[in-house]
Amino acid sequence: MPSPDTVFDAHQSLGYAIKRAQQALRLRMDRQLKELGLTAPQYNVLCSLDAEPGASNARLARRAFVTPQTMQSMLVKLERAGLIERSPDAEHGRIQRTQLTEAGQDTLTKAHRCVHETEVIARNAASPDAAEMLLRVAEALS
Amino acid sequence: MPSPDTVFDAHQSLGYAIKRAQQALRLRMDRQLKELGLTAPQYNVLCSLDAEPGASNARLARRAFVTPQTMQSMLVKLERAGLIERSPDAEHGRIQRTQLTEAGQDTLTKAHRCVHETEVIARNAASPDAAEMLLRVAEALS
DNA sequence: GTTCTATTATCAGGCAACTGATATAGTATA
DNA sequence: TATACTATATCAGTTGCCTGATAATAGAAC
Repeated sequence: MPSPDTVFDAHQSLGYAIKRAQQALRLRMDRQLKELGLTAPQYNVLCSLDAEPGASNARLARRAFVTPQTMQSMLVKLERAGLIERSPDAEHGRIQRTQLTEAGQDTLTKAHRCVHETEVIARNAASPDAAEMLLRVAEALS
Repeated sequence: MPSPDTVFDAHQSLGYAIKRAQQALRLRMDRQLKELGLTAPQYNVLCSLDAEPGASNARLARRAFVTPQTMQSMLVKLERAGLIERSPDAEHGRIQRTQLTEAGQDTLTKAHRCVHETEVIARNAASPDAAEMLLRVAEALS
């Protein structure tokens, strides 16, 4: 990643700081997850499926605060990679139930270890109430 | 934007909080800038050009912490929209100097007013040292 | 003077987010 | 019962980010 030649004046805003932190976090997670063939958003989906097996596309989208279309395209990719499997609900004709495969479960376990390291680095640099404060900011902006 | 049906356990991490705050910030900025035909990243580019007229593609990319390719595609769009203009440097054959047009200057002034409102909302919900702390986190993760 | 390196610009392809549109299944209501 | 509404899934197109690759320019080293 390139680094700026000088400090930018208008970059004093809180909005800029939030963006920078998220960008750095995302890049580091992607680098670490790359060897598993996973991206940061894909890791999040696997986490959700681990916590709630059989969740539908719509349910997963709500959880991740993204649109159903966005989640749909991620699920297609994860299915092609063999990490999840989808099957129509027995009662509800339209719903597609989604589950981790064994390979998915495996990959998730390995990914947890990668991600934990990044979380620790971030926590050590942050104030103790940082997470709580940021969720408050997110709520205020919603 | 959808909202989750329940609270997610694994969502206690700092990484998740950073992502949520950035996502909410980005969505609000996009909504406000939409009437000007601008996105949040495009607004950032215009800000940089205002602070440093005649900057090159590579220079702008370093400033925004993105790759030259990413900046390139944004500049092409802004040029098509008539907000910036590019011309080859007189001495250095390869460099394309970029400047705000009058329309770009105009749009930027209007955008500043939109964005300020969002910044105030975020600051009111955040702790006083939030921006400084987040830049520290970004640095630690880089 | 040629080669090597650094910088710059750009093309092509991929992922993840969005909006808009379409189709279907289930539920509520006039 | 017919109609409308809600929820779900999925297609297509756009943006912003990435990596990889290509090409041109400027300056340094031999």
